[in-house]
Amino acid sequence: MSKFCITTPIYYVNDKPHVGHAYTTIAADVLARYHRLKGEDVFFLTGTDEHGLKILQNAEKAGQTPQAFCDENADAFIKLWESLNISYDNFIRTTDPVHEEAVKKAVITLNSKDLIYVGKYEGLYCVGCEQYKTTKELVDGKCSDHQKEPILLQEDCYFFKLSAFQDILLKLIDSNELIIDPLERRNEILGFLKTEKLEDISITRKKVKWGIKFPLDEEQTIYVWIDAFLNYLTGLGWQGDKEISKFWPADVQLMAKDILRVHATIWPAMLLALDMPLPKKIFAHGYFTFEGQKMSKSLGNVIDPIELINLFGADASRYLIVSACPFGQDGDISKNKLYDRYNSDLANNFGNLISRVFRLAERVEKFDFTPAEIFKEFIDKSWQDYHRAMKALALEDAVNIWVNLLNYINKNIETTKPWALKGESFNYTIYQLLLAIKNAALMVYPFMPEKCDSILKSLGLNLREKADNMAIIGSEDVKQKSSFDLTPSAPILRSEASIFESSEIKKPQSLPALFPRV
RNA sequence: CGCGGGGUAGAGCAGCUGGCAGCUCGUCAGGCCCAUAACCUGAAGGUCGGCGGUUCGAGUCCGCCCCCCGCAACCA
Repeated sequence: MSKFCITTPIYYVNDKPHVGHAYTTIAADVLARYHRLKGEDVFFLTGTDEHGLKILQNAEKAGQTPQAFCDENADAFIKLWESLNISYDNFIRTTDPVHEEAVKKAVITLNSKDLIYVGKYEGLYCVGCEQYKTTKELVDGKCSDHQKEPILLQEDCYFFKLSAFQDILLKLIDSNELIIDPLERRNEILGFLKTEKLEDISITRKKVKWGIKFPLDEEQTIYVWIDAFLNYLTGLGWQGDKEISKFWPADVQLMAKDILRVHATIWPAMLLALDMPLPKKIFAHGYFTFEGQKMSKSLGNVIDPIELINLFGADASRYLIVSACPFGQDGDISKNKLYDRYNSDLANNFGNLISRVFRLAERVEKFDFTPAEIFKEFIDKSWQDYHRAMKALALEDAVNIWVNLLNYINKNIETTKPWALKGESFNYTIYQLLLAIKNAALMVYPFMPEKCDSILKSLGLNLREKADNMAIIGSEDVKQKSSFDLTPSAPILRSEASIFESSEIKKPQSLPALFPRV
């Protein structure tokens, strides 16, 4: 059985989850669910990054121990993922003792390869904040919180020889042994590696007490890089030695574009240093603006995913966020756009389609199995296009293909006018429509699992119980198309059968409006 | 000359390897009556940022220019 491993970054528990976190995670979930439907052995990893000065400071501010602070904030992520039906297989936290031990072992391994050395970290230090500032954080050369110029400060710390990996990284990315997607981001990384010199990075901090103790020097804690990146291995059960999960290397590592560069340099360099395989693909998606403006806390226009769920429900929120723009590019969200899209795609098109067909189906007297004929060609083509889109991570294309299928079905209803038919031809037509709806529901299931589940249930297919590792929608390779037999007792994979011939459905139970207009 | 992305109908966007300019929403006119005032059909509306070039033919390739937006390493 082929496997599929997908990761999101681990999110910094410094703050509440916002729509950006939700975007990455929903996209990962859509892909995980899609691959499960295809019958692959899937592992979907997400989690939280919990060390560092900011956590310590905020915990103090809140009058909590750092661990209690992390527990509370990690819980906010877990809760949000629950309410969005995120089907992760593991939620890794960097304060997990197993993770910490593995990270320490990794440091020792790196040291044994002579890739760590003592040096001086130099930076602009704000005495008021008690921390180093980047030039970007400064306003007119001053700390924005304290209105004071930071002082140049040095401290001893340990470095990782990242510079040693420049040529090999360039070669691996250039040859697509390490795929970076989308193309424009890949170009950016290649340009960077060709023109700039990769510098060694400091991997410890002396002043930061909330972190994993650096095994070579107990005075120091491990800084974010080694700690956070290794979650991708420890989250799969790695304990710091040679043995590694069957799921590694990851097939796709998703992230927002802001952290692509470090994922395309520091992270693969670490893997190379540890003699571990590199991820197959690193994919960076874009940023959202809200009504044309950059989302930021100071502008107060950050979208709270919980608010979104309250407005549209979990399924529709997932759908709306993921289909807001081409995956990989920046996009803009606005309340109006969300309402528009919800009403046109989900209420008027999908929801209404189900209502009208299910109502007609109530009149069916005899419900015999008939193979799909009317829609076969179009549905077949749609699945092919859909698989191609999903493979390319073009989530918005997959959604568009689905919408086109809905349009096609709606048009067909106008021309066949089933409400005017009687007897056999009526029964037959409705059966065909239900079959088409079943395909549509399966197609969009990865995006909207809850609603689709209820649609499929009412058509006699209990997907939930076997949604894991069930070859239900076949492969993008037409020759290997799997069974489409959705009856509860169906065998897992019947590669010979056409997805339509073996398909069978029950007369639907009527449903309340799935997507009421808003 | 730092790197990258973008400028296409009233609004928001698609348009890989060049071949009669598309989608969603909105507007207008019709149809249908199974359905969530929904669905279907048709119409109006664009000199595809500007200038030049390659080509039988260019949003689509090349050059220059203008404007917008990200990134520019310790921000996860």
